[in-house]
Amino acid sequence: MQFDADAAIETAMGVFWRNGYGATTPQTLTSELQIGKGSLYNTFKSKHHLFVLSLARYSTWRMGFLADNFASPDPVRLQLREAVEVLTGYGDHDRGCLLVNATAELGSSDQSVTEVTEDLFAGIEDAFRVAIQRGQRNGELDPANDPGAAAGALLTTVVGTSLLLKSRTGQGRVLRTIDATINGL
Amino acid sequence: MQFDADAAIETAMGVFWRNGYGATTPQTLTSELQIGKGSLYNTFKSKHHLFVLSLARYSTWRMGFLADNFASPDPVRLQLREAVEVLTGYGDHDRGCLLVNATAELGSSDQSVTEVTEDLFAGIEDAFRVAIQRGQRNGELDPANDPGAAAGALLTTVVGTSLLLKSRTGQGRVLRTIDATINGL
DNA sequence: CGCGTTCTGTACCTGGGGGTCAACAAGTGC
DNA sequence: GCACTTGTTGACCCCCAGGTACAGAACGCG
Repeated sequence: MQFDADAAIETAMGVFWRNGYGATTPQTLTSELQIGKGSLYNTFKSKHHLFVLSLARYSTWRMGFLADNFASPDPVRLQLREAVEVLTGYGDHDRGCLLVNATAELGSSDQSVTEVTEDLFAGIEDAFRVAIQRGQRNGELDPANDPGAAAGALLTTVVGTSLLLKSRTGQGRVLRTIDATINGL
Repeated sequence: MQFDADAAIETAMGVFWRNGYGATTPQTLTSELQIGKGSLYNTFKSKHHLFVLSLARYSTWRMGFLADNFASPDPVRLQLREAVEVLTGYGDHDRGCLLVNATAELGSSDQSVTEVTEDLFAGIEDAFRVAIQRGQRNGELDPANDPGAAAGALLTTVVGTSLLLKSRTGQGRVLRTIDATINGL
């Protein structure tokens, strides 16, 4: 193996993220990954398989970010706020979240995709829940709220926001929704 | 014009809804719409144009539903609950919302699509806001909440839920999130 | 009923998607 | 340095997506 397969997956992730699955052609991939078609298919079996690998890579990447993020000494609300902003892809806002895009495009028809997405969604929700519980013990958050329900609501908000950012002008309004949700915790 | 173009658009809407844009081929369309390719392209110009027409049709259909729904004598929370359930596509849950799917697939790269989606999203939010305001005047809802912000949050929840339903097992948990959001109003 | 016009159906075309393969280059053991 | 094995490449292939064009059918009109 001469070229760096790991780096290639990472690049592929970016390509799929920008273009989506269907709109990404083998040609795009070979040109962006700087490898020949043969290597592509020898190493990654198929476009679809490379896509799944990219999703998995994205997923672990995001989970790593969450772990770091919630390990910071910041107040919980700030951590949550930061996490949500990053996850929604606020800023480079016409890419959204790769997993959200993948779900919308292939979600209900491709099991190998849903397996990855479900894991990530569950992982995010879990990280939220743990953080919220910690915040409640700290006295930073209102302990009257059910942490599981709150985490679910936050996940839903993240997903919804990530999508609305792709279509909506006036991102400020969308962000206000996030703030309101977090402040209500 | 021999065949019913309007009915054809409606059928096409269903096809795009199920399959997405990219995965819908001219062949699928001719076979489902029961018309020849010539009629297809003579009448609708292109697959893309037909898609936009389908989106528009979906949009007016949904807006019509909302108008009816909020005209009912039911309590506001019930109206909202019903609206959200329908909009998210709960039940036939692996289609989600056509507009959400379209946004995820083409959102940031196709202006004629974003024009339609932004309109619908704004329309939904508006309908929510009006209903919430009415509920507040009625005393059914807590007037301390900002109706605009609440409507935005509800829209975000709808979009997020519509997407999560495509990937997530255990739809019950997702629905709980909706209930919690509405009950908090 | 004949003629034109519109609508329809289908054969056809082009481009590119997704993938394979045989020749070639680049490392590896001796 | 030489055979051998593994990695890489780009030409090649098939098929189908997306669309066009033309021939024929259905309707309108005198």
